[in-house]
Amino acid sequence: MSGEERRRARKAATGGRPTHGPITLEDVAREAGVSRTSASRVMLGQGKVTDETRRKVWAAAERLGYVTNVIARELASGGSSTVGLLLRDAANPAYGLLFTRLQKAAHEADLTLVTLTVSDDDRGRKQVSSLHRLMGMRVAGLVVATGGVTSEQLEPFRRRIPIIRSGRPETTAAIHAVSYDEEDAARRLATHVASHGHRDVAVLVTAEPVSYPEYVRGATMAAVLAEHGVRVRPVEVSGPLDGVEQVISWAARGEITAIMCPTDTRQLHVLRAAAAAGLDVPGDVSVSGCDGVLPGADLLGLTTYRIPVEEVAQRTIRNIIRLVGDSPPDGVLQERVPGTLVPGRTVGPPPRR
Amino acid sequence: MSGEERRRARKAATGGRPTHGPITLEDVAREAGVSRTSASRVMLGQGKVTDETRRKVWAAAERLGYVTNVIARELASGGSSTVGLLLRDAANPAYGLLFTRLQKAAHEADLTLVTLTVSDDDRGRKQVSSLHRLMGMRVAGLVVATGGVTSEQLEPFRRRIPIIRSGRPETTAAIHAVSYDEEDAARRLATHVASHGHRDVAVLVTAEPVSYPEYVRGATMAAVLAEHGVRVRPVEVSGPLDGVEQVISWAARGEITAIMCPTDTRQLHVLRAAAAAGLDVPGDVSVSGCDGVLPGADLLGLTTYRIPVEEVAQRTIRNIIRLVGDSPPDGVLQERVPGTLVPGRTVGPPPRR
DNA sequence: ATGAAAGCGCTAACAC
DNA sequence: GTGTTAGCGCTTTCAT
Repeated sequence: MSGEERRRARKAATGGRPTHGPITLEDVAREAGVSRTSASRVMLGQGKVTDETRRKVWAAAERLGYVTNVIARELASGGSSTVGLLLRDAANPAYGLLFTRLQKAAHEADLTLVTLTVSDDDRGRKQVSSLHRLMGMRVAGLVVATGGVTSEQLEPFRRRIPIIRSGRPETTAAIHAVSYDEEDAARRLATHVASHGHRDVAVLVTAEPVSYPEYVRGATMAAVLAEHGVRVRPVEVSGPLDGVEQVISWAARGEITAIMCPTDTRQLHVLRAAAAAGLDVPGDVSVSGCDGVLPGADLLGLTTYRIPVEEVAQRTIRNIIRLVGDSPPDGVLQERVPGTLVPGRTVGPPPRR
Repeated sequence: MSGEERRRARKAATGGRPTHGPITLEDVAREAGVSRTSASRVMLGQGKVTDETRRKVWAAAERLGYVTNVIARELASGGSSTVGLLLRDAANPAYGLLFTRLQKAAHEADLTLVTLTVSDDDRGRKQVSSLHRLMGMRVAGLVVATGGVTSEQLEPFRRRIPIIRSGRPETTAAIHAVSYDEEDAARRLATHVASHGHRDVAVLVTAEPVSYPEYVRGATMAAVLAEHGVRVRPVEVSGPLDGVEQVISWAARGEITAIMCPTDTRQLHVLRAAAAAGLDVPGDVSVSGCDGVLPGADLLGLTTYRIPVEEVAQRTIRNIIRLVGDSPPDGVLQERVPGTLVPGRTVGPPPRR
């Protein structure tokens, strides 16, 4: 049975109008008494059409509740205008905010973002399957906001469509990236703590494979502290509560006077543990974090560094638009945006002995 | 020029292998020395194929870096297996968390969620365009987690695909919904405040069109307080800072002894203003909020109500899967999940005069 | 087990 | 301006 025959059958079976199955452009065209092409032109809003035709088609579409089949449209026209967004688990407030801002920026630029998320639990397989799915959707470009996808995994697609990494530095120099200036963050925070006179500081350093940005923060903090002549006690951590007990016990014994965390979330854990141990902050021990996106951070008096989420989001969108556009830039874009130090009540001078 | 001819031309021009344009199944089939059909069967992992054929096809696909064109696949097979998610601006921590949990639950159920977000700024038009886009993608089902799309706008699609609203109550009884039990939240919080002996309480009530759930919370709080014989001062608010100044000045003059907010975000604003006005919480005035999803809420001692985000997310996914499945439930699912009261340090007895 | 042929719903040249 | 025709890349009967 040919398509035409089937359509006729459907029509016949329901007394003059197809009911089941989605309404197609063909249905609209017939209802309006014009050809598919004309109907298509009207829906596309391009090409030459009489006002009369336009009106009839719109009316028919409205009457039938027609919705353009994006799938077919994109297949026929060869390629979508939407950009894919590969996102990390948005439970992390920093990623959640980045997600929001990316959407906002895209929206303002009249760009549609299709988001696929990948959980952390399956590093590798699933992440790649999401990547493949997005590629299979033939998106015009790709924004990658997760560390779960490595540069190598992106490599095969790099020359098919523009890819830009957002919110975290790219380790290879071949892929476009807009990221936070983690080193500036670490440097400013470390200098801030050192300038209060602390000489013995514990630093939570996230294991590199767990989170590269966090690793950079921790490692840089330790290095900068050392530059300032501070004795550093690094603690490698993976899980969210790792190392907390350790640094608190050091603080309780007076072996350190400050604790630096790579994220505010970890800072919160440390503050909780400090309170539980009867330690006053910053009377007995100073604490710092990083990210600065938590609502209420000011009320808690958190000492942190506000990452420039909005700026990174805007630049990401601006760049991906240029990249998918007709006059893409030459080299590889590697932008690094600094944020601002947020001094809080959690850092003070070390206790006198 | 026919498709075959074009392909040949492309091939010829590059010395035996097409370079530009995505690799198609046809390319893989040719490389493997089998028919498109066989290659398709292998990629689909269904139907009868020799191990030998399977091996050859996989090898060819790998070699060429083939990625299935989801667009074409879905067009040909008529329908995707993915579910669309229409999301509200995730800047709101409660929505951000819901988003995460929905993704997590979907992921665990091996369901792919395609997310489109809509900003608040354009109520109506854009929201609907996102809805249409998702419908145009011919998703198998739809999860709506934004109030920006009304029931009327969903109506035309209701019988085309299963639609379920998540995280907020549905106003009409025709659409499936899984939501927080806002009334339970308001009732428990109001009772909690009243039980501390407050007799004059200000309640921030969000305007209904701004946020229906917030409106229900506020209105119910006021009603329950009144049941307890409390004198209520309702303040209608829209923007995030609305009413804050007002209630603080009442508190400063001792006209009220407690302030109830419909969200924790508003609670934070009130706490800030109280601090700025030199008011002690809860010494001079008690404050409560709602949502309980803020990291660090415990450290701030926020009095709030934890909405059951995880539970709602899981139920949403479970239900949408049943609905798109072959044995969908009969009636309209309307589930309402209660959370838990979180007593904090921000609510105490009223000051003595 | 494998292949040939007929579309899925739409767009895009190319006539009329 | 409008219609006709030929596909987009894939799945899917239906033969073989």
